[in-house]
Amino acid sequence: MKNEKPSTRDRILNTTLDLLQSGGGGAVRMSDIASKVGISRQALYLHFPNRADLLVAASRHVDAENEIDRRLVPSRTATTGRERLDAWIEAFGNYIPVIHGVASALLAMKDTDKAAMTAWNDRMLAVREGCAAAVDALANDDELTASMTRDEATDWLWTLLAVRNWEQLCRECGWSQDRYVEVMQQTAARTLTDG
Amino acid sequence: MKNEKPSTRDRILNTTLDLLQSGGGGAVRMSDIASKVGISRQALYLHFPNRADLLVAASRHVDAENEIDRRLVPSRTATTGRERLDAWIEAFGNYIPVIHGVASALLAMKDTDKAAMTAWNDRMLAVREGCAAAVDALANDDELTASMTRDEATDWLWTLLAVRNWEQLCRECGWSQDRYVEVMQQTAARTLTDG
DNA sequence: ACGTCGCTTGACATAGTGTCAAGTTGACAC
DNA sequence: GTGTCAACTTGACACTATGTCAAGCGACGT
Repeated sequence: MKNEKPSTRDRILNTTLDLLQSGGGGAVRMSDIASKVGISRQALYLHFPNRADLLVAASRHVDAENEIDRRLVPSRTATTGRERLDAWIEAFGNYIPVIHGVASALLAMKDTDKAAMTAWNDRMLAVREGCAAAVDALANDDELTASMTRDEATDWLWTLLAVRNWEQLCRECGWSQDRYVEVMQQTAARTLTDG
Repeated sequence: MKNEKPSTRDRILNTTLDLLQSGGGGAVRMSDIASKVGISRQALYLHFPNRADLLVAASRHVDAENEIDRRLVPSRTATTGRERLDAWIEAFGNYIPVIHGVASALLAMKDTDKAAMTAWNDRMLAVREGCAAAVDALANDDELTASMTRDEATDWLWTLLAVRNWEQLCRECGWSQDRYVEVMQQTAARTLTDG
């Protein structure tokens, strides 16, 4: 157990995540964060050059605190393509609620802030690679549908698993997390395999 | 042919749509619109009380200019559930590129602007009804999958057809419009029906 | 000549981000 | 104790975008 006092930087990151998680996405201001941490607004700028960088740092902080690698073990050790697909959807699908707050804030800045946009794209490319790996595993088992190329299947799966889709189903429509994963697995299996 | 000089109001709406379509989403400012129309920024406020209302009016203007009703005829006159599902996906799928500019701008404001958010939700509820009608048609033909309720199927189809998904596939991944419609039809058929 | 409609001009309030300069405070070194 | 360094505070300011307010101007109908 690490029981040392957390550094100001860590307190900023954790508070940012808290606020993003509870309050709605883009509406979290620098002054909100500062006052909740208990420091001055300017102190934030001593740690992070601007809002976009703070959000990006916060999003990386989530990964660090949530053992992203451990979550991916079942996906990487799956033996069949179908198992790998299901494991990947389960792993990423269950990770979405954790990153949702930051993701949503970063997504909201995408249109106006160039830095935020490239940061978000970087992170999403990593997800795309996970999708590509799952599709490859299916293809190697000769289970990939004849109606799509590998690239198309990857694009499709990546889109299916978008944060906004999770948001719509689980937040707006009231689906449970388990049901979401279940239906996404089923959708992917039916669309990406024949028979 | 209507050859009368368009009113300032219409010129504002058309210019707004132009700018939203070309320049990326949220980055279109009131002053951009005003200067491209060739009027003062303040004149905009004589026609529309604020930016959100202007965007909403622009989004309704799209519907008016694009004969939304005509597009929906094939969907409404389909005889089987499956035909109706395909027709609906084709009609709405091909409408997305038309509304994409405004949709994207409205979507970007959703987090910060309450008026924009309710306006957007209203419009999306109309889409949801289209999805519900397609799902009902399937269910009435006893073709709806046993693995989902009608509500779930509606939620799912509505989410599948989200503007953001079209954006990702057709803009970021470079899919053609036709391929998009084709794959969405196939995905929907495979997930919403058994067999 | 008069009003009024559609628009212009320019000043101003407000909110949030980001910058700058000067000051405080506490810990640690010598 | 004195010096100094880092972390933080305070307060002022620039900038950008939205939205408001008041005064004025020109064309057009009556």
